[in-house]
Amino acid sequence: MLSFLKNIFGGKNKVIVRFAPSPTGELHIGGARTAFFNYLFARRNGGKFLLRIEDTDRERLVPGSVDRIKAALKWLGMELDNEGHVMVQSERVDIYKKRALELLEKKDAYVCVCSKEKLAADQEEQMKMGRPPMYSGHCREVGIKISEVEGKEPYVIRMKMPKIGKITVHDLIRGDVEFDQSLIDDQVLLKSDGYPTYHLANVIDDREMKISHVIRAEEWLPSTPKHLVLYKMFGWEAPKFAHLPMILAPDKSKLSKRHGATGVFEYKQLGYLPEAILNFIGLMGWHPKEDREVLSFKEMIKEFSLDRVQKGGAIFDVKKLNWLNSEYIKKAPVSELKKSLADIFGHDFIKKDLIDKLINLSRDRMEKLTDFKEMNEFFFNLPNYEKQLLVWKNSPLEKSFENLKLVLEKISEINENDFNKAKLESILMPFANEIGRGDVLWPLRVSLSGKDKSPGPFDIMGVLGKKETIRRINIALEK
RNA sequence: GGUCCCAUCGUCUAAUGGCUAGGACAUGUCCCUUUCACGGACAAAAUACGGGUCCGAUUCCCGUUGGGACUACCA
Repeated sequence: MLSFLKNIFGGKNKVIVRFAPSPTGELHIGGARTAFFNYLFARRNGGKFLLRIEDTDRERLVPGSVDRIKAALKWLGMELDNEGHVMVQSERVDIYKKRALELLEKKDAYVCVCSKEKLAADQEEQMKMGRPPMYSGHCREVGIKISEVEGKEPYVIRMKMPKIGKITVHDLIRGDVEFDQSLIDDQVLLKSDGYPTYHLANVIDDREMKISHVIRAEEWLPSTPKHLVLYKMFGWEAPKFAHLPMILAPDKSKLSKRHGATGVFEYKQLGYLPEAILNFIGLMGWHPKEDREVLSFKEMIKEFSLDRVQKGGAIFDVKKLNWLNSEYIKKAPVSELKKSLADIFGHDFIKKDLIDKLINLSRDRMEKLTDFKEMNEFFFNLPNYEKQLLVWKNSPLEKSFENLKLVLEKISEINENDFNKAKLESILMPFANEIGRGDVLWPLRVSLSGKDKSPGPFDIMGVLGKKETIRRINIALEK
């Protein structure tokens, strides 16, 4: 109720968060988790969830990735509150430069013309002396005027870090973290290509977008003091910070390509449902109060809070994802599963007339949607198998043939319109119980599926129909 | 190397000083069963180590060890 009122009156405490990826490729699992926690926090608190594109590194730019990232967020179900008005940093270079100049004016920053070679050499030397590799401070003392270099030689603008005192980051997840300012480098704010670095653009944009909470990955924690100093230099109030634990590979290193699939769309192609992925990443580093693990989108929104976010990194366990995925496959409406299957196997695939029946037949045994095709292959194509497969345990092969013939006789009498699971069961089960279930049902099932594992024979017959069933049994008998 | 973060079953986690450290995934056994699944039951499995504080520590403090992040004109 309170937050409702605040929203109406544009209260000062309104929650606004952002997801700010660099368009260097696909949205990966780690990014999706960061986005999701931001999203959950925004929705839980009646706030806004905004996207911003941090494309100030012109070299790592991958064309098309902005659209891919947007599409991935959409597929997962995280709708943006600034759709169509996404801030793109490369379109704002003038603004950043103006702000950098402002700091220059206030002597909170300085022009630096040190070459990259010199910087590298300096760093190496300091490493040798066992000191942290920092900028030598050469130009910090020189005081070069912008007019001396503008248009004449390459330069950067560096931030003039205070060299004494400590600065404390109040992290919503970790508590207070203290940093010694003398150990923080004079960060470059404006690069020689005219683009800002992350640190500058990030602070300016968060301010401009009125971001209330910066929720980002733990790797950013060490640069947060730099941002805090920047806020102070500009005379701005800093947002609140929360640094999320990392998502790790099974070997506890940072999750990367060499560990297999990392992109959200890769998981889509692998047959995972978005609900399962969301549930899974939601549980990495967060857990609701109760002992529930299968949580819908809405439930997670309702229960999310930063207090319950874990501090330590979480290892990505694909087995648990598989389990969650199977849970969602069991529950999903046929229409949704069809849509997802179409995304993987193409639209023609789901146009087959048996598809609805097969989905219901196999949903309990699928871990991933990709299992579907192979699992149901035999419905469309005559199975190929060795006659030995028709043997039930220790019974002789002859017995299988014998029983198949008897089954054939019994089902021949069934009217084609009555050829369904219930009817078949009522006719064949008494017989199977009398002879021995395995001796009747195993060879029957194999003759129809050609596989050692499949749905039950009555299910298969119900789908195949009378004609095809009889055909397959006859083929088995000729083996 | 320096700075910072972190540490409960194999994995994700619950328990923020107080019953036999709980749940889930995975694993194993059993039941159900024509097979594979599904479902059900049970089992095994953890507070990294060492010091404190306290009547009492998973929990608070210190150290050790281990893991991780950062240390770019990348984000």
